Parts: sequence; C-alpha cells; structure tokens
Amino acid sequence: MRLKELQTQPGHLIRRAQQIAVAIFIEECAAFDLTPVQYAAMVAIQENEGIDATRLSAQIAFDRSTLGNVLERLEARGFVERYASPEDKRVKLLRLAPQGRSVTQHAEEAVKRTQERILAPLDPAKRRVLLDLLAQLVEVNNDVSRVPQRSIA
Amino acid sequence: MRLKELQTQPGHLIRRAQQIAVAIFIEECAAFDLTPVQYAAMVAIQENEGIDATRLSAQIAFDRSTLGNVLERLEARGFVERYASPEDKRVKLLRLAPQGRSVTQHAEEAVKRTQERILAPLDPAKRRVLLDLLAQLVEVNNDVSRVPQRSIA
DNA sequence: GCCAGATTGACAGTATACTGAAAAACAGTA
DNA sequence: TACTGTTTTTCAGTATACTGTCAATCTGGC
Repeated sequence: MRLKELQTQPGHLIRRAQQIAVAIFIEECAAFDLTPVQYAAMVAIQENEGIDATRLSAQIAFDRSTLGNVLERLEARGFVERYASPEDKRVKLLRLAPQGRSVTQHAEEAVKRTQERILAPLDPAKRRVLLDLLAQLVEVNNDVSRVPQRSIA
Repeated sequence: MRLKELQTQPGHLIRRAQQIAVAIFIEECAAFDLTPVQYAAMVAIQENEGIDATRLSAQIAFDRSTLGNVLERLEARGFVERYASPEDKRVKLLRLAPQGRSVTQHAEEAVKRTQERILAPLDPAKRRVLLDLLAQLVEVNNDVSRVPQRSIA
C-alpha cells in the first residue's frame, strides 16, 4: 500500500485523532497534572463509591492490568483510597479521597474546554455527526478489544 | 461531569475507537506479528529509501523518541537496516531489508481487511463521512501533538 | 577559521495498553 | 468437607507515546 493511501485509512486517522485529543487534554489540564484516563477513573469512582477495580475497568473500558497501575498512581498522590472488602478478601474497593474529589471538581471546566477544542475544526452539525458515527462504531465493535464487558453489576 | 456524559465526549469515543482499531489490526496481522506503527514505518521507509528517522517521524506522525524504539525492534528482527549517512555523521539512514519488503507485501491484504473491519459497523455513505470528518479534524489540529511537521524535505 | 545556535540520535523517565501467568480466595457440588 | 472451576489481583514482559536532556555534529555569520 502507498503511504498516501495509508494516511487516509481509518486506522491512521483514528491514531492521529487520539494523539491530538490526548495532547489537548494534557495541555488544558496541565494545572492539575491529570491524564484523560486518570480523570475518567476518578469520575467513575466518585459515582460508584465502593466499586472494585474489575468492575471499574468495564465501566470506563480500560484494560484491567493497566487500570491497576493507574490506581496505584492515583493512590500515591492521595486522590484515591483502596480498602479491603469485608465480604470478599480478594477484592479491594475504591473511593475518592477528599483531595481526589477536589481535583476532579476543579478540573471539570478544563475537561469541557478540551472536548470543545477537539471538535473545534468542525461546525456544530458536523460535530454531532462525527460523535454519532464514532458512537456507532464503538458500540458495534465493543467486544473486539480486551476490555471486559461482563458483570457490570 | 457525570460518567454517562463523559462517555459521549469525543475524547472517550476516540480513545475507544483507537483501542478497537489496534485490536483488529493485531488480530488480522497476527501471522506477521506486526503492529500498526511498525507496518506504517515500513511502508514509509520503502517509499523513501534512505530517509532519516527525523523526517520519517514527520511523514507518519510519530514522536521521534518513540520511532527510535520502533526502528530498533524492526532492525533486530531483520526488517529494517540503518546505515550511516556519508554526508552527515549525525544521521542514520533507513532502508528495508529483503525480509522487511517481503513481510510488508504479504501483510497488505491483512491490513486492508483491518481497515474494512474497523468501518464495518457503518454503511458505505457513513464510512466516507466519518473518514472525511476525521481527516478535517486531524488536519486542522495537526500542530497540536508533538509530532514534528517541519522540514519534510 | 571560529563560534553560536540548530539538528540529530540516544537515553532516562513516566504513562497508557495489552499478554500471559501466578497466587489467593471464592462458589458450587459431590 | 474436599474438590473443581472461577474470580480477583498482582506481576513480568512488550509496545506505543511523550518529556526532557545530552553529546556529537552541522550550519551560518563573522
């Protein structure tokens, strides 16, 4: 395949879009030193206090192993607390520490700006179309990536 | 922000799409043990024999540090050769080894299948729209990510 | 010819993202 | 109760992706 052709393929365009989306996020959230993944994890934990890591990974579509490292860093920074489940000794439950709640709240504006900047090149009608198409693509292919889908109790 | 809302934002959808696109690529190209990045690098080197790593990184929108590691692995597998430039002692030039040419050629069908599978959830009209919108988004935001744009001689 | 600034490749460090394996703990059944 | 199979976490290993830094080298202006 020619390079020119490869650059018009969905794989390449999606990879570039991801690079750009992350770069904008890091830029906007520099004051909080947060990554997209860390922010999503904290939002999900806040809404599901006492969730365990496996179920959390399904909620935000992370690889389970990756999430372990993310949580370790968030715990080290005092944003997330892990505590043993009283019912199941294998499980560690998750909740936001006060600092984590504070950071998540203060970063919200920056996250909103991030999402706007990602779509800025498109007019409003096209933005809706793009989000709609991406949502379809992700939903139908949902079971392709390793992310667990099962038992989101 | 609510988790439900976050999951409809471009950042999340693009990240999921990237996870899915890579997973499909790895699956389709399992016989060749190639990643999307490695394949793109070899296609670009094949078309630009004697290119150096910095210019290559601009062609395929890689971070230069990342590309160094990718090339190291490709060289170790005997797919790519690095040789000193006769004109500039700082520079190492790149070319495909015979094995690299062979693998690139044989993987082409699998790569095409990959791109089709990524877009499979959408009907042909929507596929064109999605690719068009992503291309716009990527082009306008091209200078956001760290990837070098300059001096694509 | 010489020097200041730029370029190139390499390196160390951090953060996703995945595979595969292992140990601990659990649940259901015989 | 003992056994089997599953679940949960953790670990080691690999591959992008980025930041920042460094030494070697090149280039342009003097």
